Amino acid sequence: MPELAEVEFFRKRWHQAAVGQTVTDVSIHERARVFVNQRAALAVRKALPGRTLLGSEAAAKQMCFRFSDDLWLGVHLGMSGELRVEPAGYVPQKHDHMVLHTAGHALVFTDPRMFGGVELHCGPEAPAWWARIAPSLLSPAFTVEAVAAFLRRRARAPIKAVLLMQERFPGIGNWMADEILWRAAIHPRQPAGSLRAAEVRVLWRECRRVCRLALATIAGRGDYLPTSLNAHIPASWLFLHRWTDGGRCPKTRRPLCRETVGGRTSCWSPARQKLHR
DNA sequence: AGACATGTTGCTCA
DNA sequence: ATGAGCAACATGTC
Repeated sequence: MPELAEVEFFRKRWHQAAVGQTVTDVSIHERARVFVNQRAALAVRKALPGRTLLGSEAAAKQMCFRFSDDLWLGVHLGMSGELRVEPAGYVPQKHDHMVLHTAGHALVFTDPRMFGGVELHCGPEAPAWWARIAPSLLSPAFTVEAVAAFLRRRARAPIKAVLLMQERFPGIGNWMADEILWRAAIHPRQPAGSLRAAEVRVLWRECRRVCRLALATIAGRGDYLPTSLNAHIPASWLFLHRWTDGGRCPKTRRPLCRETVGGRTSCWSPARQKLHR
């Protein structure tokens, strides 16, 4: 599930429940693959109890939770990861790989498909992998020129595949890429290098707009949402129609289509997104 | 039963 | 060297 806005939602959920609180105990699933190795799992279990959660940040699809004594806990949710908050005393279930217990809550990292990852870093500075994350879509460094240069370098790849490249489009995943292309009226198979200057500008603008809208809609609420993160997505977005068989484009009312592009199932509106040249 | 899933990496080939 | 395409990872669901 997690792309940029869902990641921010999950970060907030843990943060709001536990910032300022001290970890009293850590439960780790015996075959938790989310750790690089057994040693990493042991390190978490050994290092976190007694430390206080001081703050947290999300960037792209990564999260970093900062604890006292220069400890940083990095979390990536992979394909199916989620962070939950359960009452104190929660007993970990099958897919709960790591649970941080505090006096008031249990912070649960759950991930059925186990593509997620957790890593611990100790030191005064944020870990190197954190510093290497590309500048946010909403930052001044994400310029239309930078996008244009990147598309030139990936000229022959379908634009859909290029939007999924985290080194330039941090946090964009399959649904966001489809949403952006649909709003920009660009066909997912259009070679990146064949976009006209005006199209590149629209693409850049829609990247930022979808990022902003997704954050406001999915992550922008202070309370804990009920089970479904999607309940608040407007029907005017492609998002709500992309997996529906016989789904129709909210703008043209014409049928949507679904095919694999760049190795991922993509949904677009043929009436609106046409291949050219 | 079989296809497929909102992610990433590492391999092959051009 | 660099870019494009694809299998692999593990498990649940339709």
